[in-house]
Amino acid sequence: MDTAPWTVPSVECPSRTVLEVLANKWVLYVLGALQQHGEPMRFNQLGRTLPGITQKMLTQTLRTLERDGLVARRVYPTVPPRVEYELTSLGHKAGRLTVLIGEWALAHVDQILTARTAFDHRAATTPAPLS
Amino acid sequence: MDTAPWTVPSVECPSRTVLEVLANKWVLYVLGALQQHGEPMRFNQLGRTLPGITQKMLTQTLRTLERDGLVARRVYPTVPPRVEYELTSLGHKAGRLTVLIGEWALAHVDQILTARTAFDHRAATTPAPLS
DNA sequence: CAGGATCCGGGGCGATACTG
DNA sequence: CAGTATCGCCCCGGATCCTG
Repeated sequence: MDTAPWTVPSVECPSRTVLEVLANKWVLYVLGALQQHGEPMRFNQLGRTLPGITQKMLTQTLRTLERDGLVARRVYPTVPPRVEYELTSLGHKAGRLTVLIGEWALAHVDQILTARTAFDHRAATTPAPLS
Repeated sequence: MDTAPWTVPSVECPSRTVLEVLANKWVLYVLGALQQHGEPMRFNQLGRTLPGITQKMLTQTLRTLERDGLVARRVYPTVPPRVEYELTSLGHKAGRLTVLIGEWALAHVDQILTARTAFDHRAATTPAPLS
């Protein structure tokens, strides 16, 4: 916690682009799904696991994850084609973080939803500034 | 890790909107800055800490964080106005996660940048399909 | 089955100007 | 100092159609 100095890097610092990899909902979902499933997953299997994702976004997300070395893509030259995706060791470290995020979200859904409605109610009933 | 079942929720599930709060780079940066700084921060102080952020995005980010109950906004009716932002206990839990993300990013920048250039090089030198 | 290509609308986000 | 308001671009991401 205080062992590692965590300063927000300057705009040009490449570590930004790395951190911002995880600032993406589909990345979080894909990593979480792979992490939780434990073993390699196929393309459509992954798609079925992630309600609401389009195959464009799935492809795009998997590509960037592969490019960044978080996911390994394995192709079996069979017919029909079989492609499997699995987390690399680097991806597992990230995957564990996404699982933590998911758990945090699940643990506090109610609290946050309550906070939202309370905030919105407050905003909707603020006394007019001055009439 | 395996204690909490982490399944990707359906599209309508509100827990999605909660998880996706953290799928935002400025949210990660703001939470990280507040978490690391340890004590309440003022608006422009926060802005100076986050290179590249515009006050629009800073305001917007702080609003959503306040709305979700992750950040408490404290106004001192002085002139000039003084407004401080601090993490709630809920925000601290999220803040710790963002610090973990930041540490993960910093720890693997080199590895990821290397993976990227390697991937791009490979993509640029793929043998022509068939001439 | 695992994708590539394309069209397209909405909104994220930056820049600028103004205010209490 | 701590914002609000507005304009405008870009690009994210959804929908659809096509291929090896």
